[in-house]
Order: sequence, then C-alpha cells, then structure tokens
Amino acid sequence: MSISKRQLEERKMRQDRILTGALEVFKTKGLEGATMDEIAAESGFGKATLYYYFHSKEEVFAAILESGWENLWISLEPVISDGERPRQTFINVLLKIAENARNRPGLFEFLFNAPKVIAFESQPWKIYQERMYGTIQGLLDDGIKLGEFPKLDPQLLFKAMGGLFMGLVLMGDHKKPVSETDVEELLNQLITDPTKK
Amino acid sequence: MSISKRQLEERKMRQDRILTGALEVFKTKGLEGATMDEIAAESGFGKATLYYYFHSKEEVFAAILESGWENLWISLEPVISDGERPRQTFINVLLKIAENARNRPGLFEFLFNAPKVIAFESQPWKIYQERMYGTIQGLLDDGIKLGEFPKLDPQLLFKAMGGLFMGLVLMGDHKKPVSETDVEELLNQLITDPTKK
DNA sequence: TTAAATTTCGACTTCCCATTCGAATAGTTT
DNA sequence: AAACTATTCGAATGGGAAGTCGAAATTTAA
Repeated sequence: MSISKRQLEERKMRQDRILTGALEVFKTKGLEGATMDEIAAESGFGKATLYYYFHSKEEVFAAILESGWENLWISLEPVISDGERPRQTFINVLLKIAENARNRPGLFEFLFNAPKVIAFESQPWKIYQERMYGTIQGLLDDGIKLGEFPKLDPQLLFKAMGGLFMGLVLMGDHKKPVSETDVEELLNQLITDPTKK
Repeated sequence: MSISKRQLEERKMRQDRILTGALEVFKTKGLEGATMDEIAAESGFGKATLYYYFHSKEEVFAAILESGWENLWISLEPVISDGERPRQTFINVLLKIAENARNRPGLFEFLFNAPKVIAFESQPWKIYQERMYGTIQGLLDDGIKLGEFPKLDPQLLFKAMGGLFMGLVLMGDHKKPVSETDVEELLNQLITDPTKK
C-alpha cells in the first residue's frame, strides 16, 4: 500500500504545473529555444526534479500534446453524442472547438503547430486527433447523405472547414478573438446552397 | 574590377544550391533536426563552404524565407496590376498562389510554417508577406465597396480566405493536389451571395 | 608561368544543453 | 525514534552540433 491516493493526485498536480510552465516557455522561446533550465525555473522546480517526473524533454512535449488533445476530445464528446442532426452537430463541434481555443489559446496553438515541427512517430495523442477528424468527416458524410449540405463535396468541405477554422483561430492578427457569430456566419456561407432560396 | 558578372551569378547559383539542399533537409528532419553537416552533404559542399556563403545557420533560414517570399510576390505583381475588377483580381491572386504552391510545395509549406516556429524579429521577407496580405485586404475592401462581395464583412472574409486557402494547401492528407476548380468552387461558395439568384 | 584572389574542405575547438549523480531534505510507517 | 520511501536539487558529465582554422585546390589576372 505504498502509493496513497492523495500522493498520486499531488504528483499529477506537480506534473501539470511543470507542463504549464513548459508551455509558457514555448510560447516565448519557441520549441527550439526552450531549455529544461528555463522550464524548471518557470515552473518553480529544480531541473533534476523535472527528470523525476518525466524521463526526457521529449516526454514533456508529448505529455502536453496528449493531455491537450485528450481534454479537447473529452469536451467534444457530449456535443457529439447529444443526438442532434449531423449539420447541427457539426456546427456545435466547431463552436466547441472555438470555445476551447478561446479559453487556452496558448495550448491550442501548441496543439496544432507542434506536430508540424516535431515528427513524433506513433504517439498516443494522435488517437484523439484522428478520432476528432474522423468524427467531423463522418458528420459531413452523414449530413451530405441527408441533404443537409447541398452541393459540396464532403472531402472538400472538410478540408475547407479545417483550414478555415484554423485560419480564424490561428492566422493573421490575433487582435480580436473569434466570436461565435463569426464562425456561424462563415459556416452558413459555406454550407448554404447558393442556388436555392 | 575584381568581381565579374559571371562570378556573381555563379556565386548566386551556389547559394541557391545550398538553399535547396537545406530545404530538402528540413522536409525530412524538421527544423530542429536539420544540422549544418546534413545540409552540407545534401547540397554537395563541405560544411565550411556553407559558412563561406552564409554567416550562420540562421542566415540560411532567413535566406530561404526571403527569396521564397520575394519570388511569390514577384509572381503576383502582374496579376495584381492587370486592371481587372477587384473580385476577379482577388480570385486570380489566389489561383496564382495555388500555382506557386503546386510547383514547389516544400518551399511553400516552409514559407507559411517556419515563421511560426522561429521568431525572427524584423526580417526582410516580412515586407513581402505584409505587402501580399495588404494587397489582398485592399482588394477585398474595394470589392466590397463595389458590391462585388455582398453580405460579408471584409475583415472576416480575409481571415476566412487565408485559413481556407492554407487549409486546402497545407492541411490534411496531401494525397491529392488542389485543383483550380477546387479553389474556384470554394471561392464561389464563399463569395456568392446566397440570398440572391 | 606565376602571383594573387577565390573557393573548398575536414579536422578542431567551443559552447550549449539534455541528462545523470549523489547527497540532502521532507514525509510516512512501524 | 528509527528505518524507510518519496521528493528535491545544484553540481558534474557527456554528446552533439554550430562555428573556426589554416592549409590545399582551383580559378583568374598579369
């Protein structure tokens, strides 16, 4: 009975603290520039302590990605399974993603940019990412079948929405945050059949 | 009269060769993993020779970005100044960008991703980038004034187009290249006023 | 042809930073 | 309190990669 429940929780707390500090350093120094010394200082531990909780720097990266994607997915689950029609669910999913991005923009940016930089092989967080993309793709396919997204190839729409959303959140001047009406307006533009009505 | 014209050109050729090799290494090893030794091997020079042509690794990065953005801008200039109406020019500009992306996808990806990773301060290539964004923004503003893009806030449209385009070119599975009709279809979806016609 | 300038290069140096070590401290169990 | 475990840390270690050096090879200029 060596490991008490409280101990485990405290350990997780400390790990989270380290991860938060690490993310903070990445935001300013970039992935390259971030050193374990800085991360240690930022998170308030000695450097060696970091290695008590994580085996390597790479594992710190991976842990941020994993917990980030996992949390994102968890927040999407209720939206996905609430029994709405595909089109509405699709919109709700995007809005929920936008909400996540608004709450922790630094984390969100990391989630979408980091993979481009560091080519991890098969990492656990990829599961969540693929699950998310797969779900969205499925919603589009279903919606198309039901005639809810007239006139647009779902594959194309998927790519467009992905890019459009990323662009909204990540690109250009970050002056103003993305509002829900922004997303909805754009969705409607893209989803509505211009030949009708 | 020490520096002959031909000599200068050959020097530039060698610099280009180095830049091309560097880009090739980034594509496989990522920005982090790329070493000067590898770049040297890939481009067919000794490492020290790289330093004969560039002062530092960072300068190699910067040179890729600068020449890339400059060439992109140069290819856009005739399209921009051909006197078409804003909406058509806007579409032509995007198609021209797509053409660039198709011809040198590796370079294109680098142009749009690298800046996020490496935070250079005020770099010369930023001039071209901002000029491009500014032009597109201007085209949208003008087009809106002329009623060519009904019903959509230009600021929003700009962001959306940027993201949409980036998504098309960079995101998702790169299995199929983006065709012109893809872009045009999406443009029409987004630009057309769904309340009319 | 020969001197000067340009270009090339592998070996060497140097520095940075991830990772390890071993000892100290704090907490838990008996 | 004693023995054990969990946690913390700064100081060493080691490796890898950026950047330097001086000499050699090649090209140009006379």
